[in-house]
Amino acid sequence: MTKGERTKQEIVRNAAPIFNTKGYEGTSLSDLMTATGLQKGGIYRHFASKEELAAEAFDYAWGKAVSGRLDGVSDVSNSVDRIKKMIANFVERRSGLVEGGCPLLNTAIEADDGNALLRGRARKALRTWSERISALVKEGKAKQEIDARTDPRKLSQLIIGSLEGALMISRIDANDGVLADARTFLNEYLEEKVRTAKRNSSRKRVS
Amino acid sequence: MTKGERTKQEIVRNAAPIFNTKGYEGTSLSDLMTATGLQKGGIYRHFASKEELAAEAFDYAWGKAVSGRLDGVSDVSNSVDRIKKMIANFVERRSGLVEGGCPLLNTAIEADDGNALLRGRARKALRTWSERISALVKEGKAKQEIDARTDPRKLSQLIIGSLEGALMISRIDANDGVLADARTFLNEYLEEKVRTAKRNSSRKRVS
DNA sequence: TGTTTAAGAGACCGTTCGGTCGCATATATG
DNA sequence: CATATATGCGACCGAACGGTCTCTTAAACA
Repeated sequence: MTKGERTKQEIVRNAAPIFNTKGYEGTSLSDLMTATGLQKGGIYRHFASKEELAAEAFDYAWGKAVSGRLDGVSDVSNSVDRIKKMIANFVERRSGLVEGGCPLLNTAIEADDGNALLRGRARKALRTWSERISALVKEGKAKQEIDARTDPRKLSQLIIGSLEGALMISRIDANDGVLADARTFLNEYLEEKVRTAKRNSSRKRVS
Repeated sequence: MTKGERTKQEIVRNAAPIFNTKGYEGTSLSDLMTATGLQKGGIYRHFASKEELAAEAFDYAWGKAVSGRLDGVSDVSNSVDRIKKMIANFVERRSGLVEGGCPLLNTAIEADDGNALLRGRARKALRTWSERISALVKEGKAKQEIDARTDPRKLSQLIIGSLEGALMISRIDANDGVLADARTFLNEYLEEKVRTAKRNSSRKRVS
């Protein structure tokens, strides 16, 4: 790997927490110069614009978030337990994720009107995450660990929505309990409505 | 009401959708000049800073959001149905709310690090909303319409979190279904776990 | 090791930023 | 109606913004 490639990576690594904390608009070139220890020329040699750097920083931050949330998931055999593990990872978020909170939440809110490039990244991130959970659900259905009536898309959106919503609350309320409560609640839902029943299979389902 | 007071109100009315759409950092004085039809001097006569105006604009936008969500709620007698009505108002959000989506969501995400004034407003907004729902729950418990084991705080956070999370998804995915699904899901939860049972009262509850 | 190319510094650019202030005028008050 | 005060305009301010470009130096390569 050439020197330039290494530098570029370093810039992204150092810029990511700044963008994720202060937002795209709230981050200035001089912030980035401080964070990277480079002058403007050094940064702009590797990126065409602040926007392009922000997009790469988002990808980096999102990649870390996703890998943190999937950490250890494949070690669990049962599909429902896999989903529960993923939820636990999200809530405990111990794994080294980029400072500033969930990049998807941050970027989605700031970029939903304006900044098409970042909005596109956020949209794609949401889709891949949703599809990842959906894939878990489909596997579970195939293995008959998950009730056949479960809608993969709806379930994944319920999980993502509940977790991100709880995260938003915890961000202003400095309240960690709400994330733990969201987890408890989702786990209960998974046990009652998603996991294949041992004996009786005549339970009410979501529409 | 004096001319100046009227003007001040008009500035807030016109500034609110700009701040709510573009965010605090993303909104410039010249945006506000265009929106209000005034020059800088005309705006700064009534507000000490952009931040102060943003705070008042938030209060205005939040007030409209709250009144929209409570619209018609008191016409419903049963407490559970009141909560369901509030959820319906949120999801259908037909009532004239300020452009740019939920002010709480927008402001909470942008102001959670930095801008203490706006963060304070967002925190207070969340608390009052949460307490409003909690009050509904407590009333319901007193009237024995809501199961005695229901935790008002946890339920209100579940509702707020699910709705705001779904809203976030719908904002980038241009997908209205997710809000409708969140509503369906919350309604089901209210019927199964919150509403007082007609006859039997031995149901499993959340921790 | 000599030469070519890649990389970074930093002065510089025009623009826009949030904010100030003196002045003219509109409004309120006796 | 006269006067005092409240209101809005717009030129002006210094700072910071994102971005460019030339020049020197460091790395890569033969």
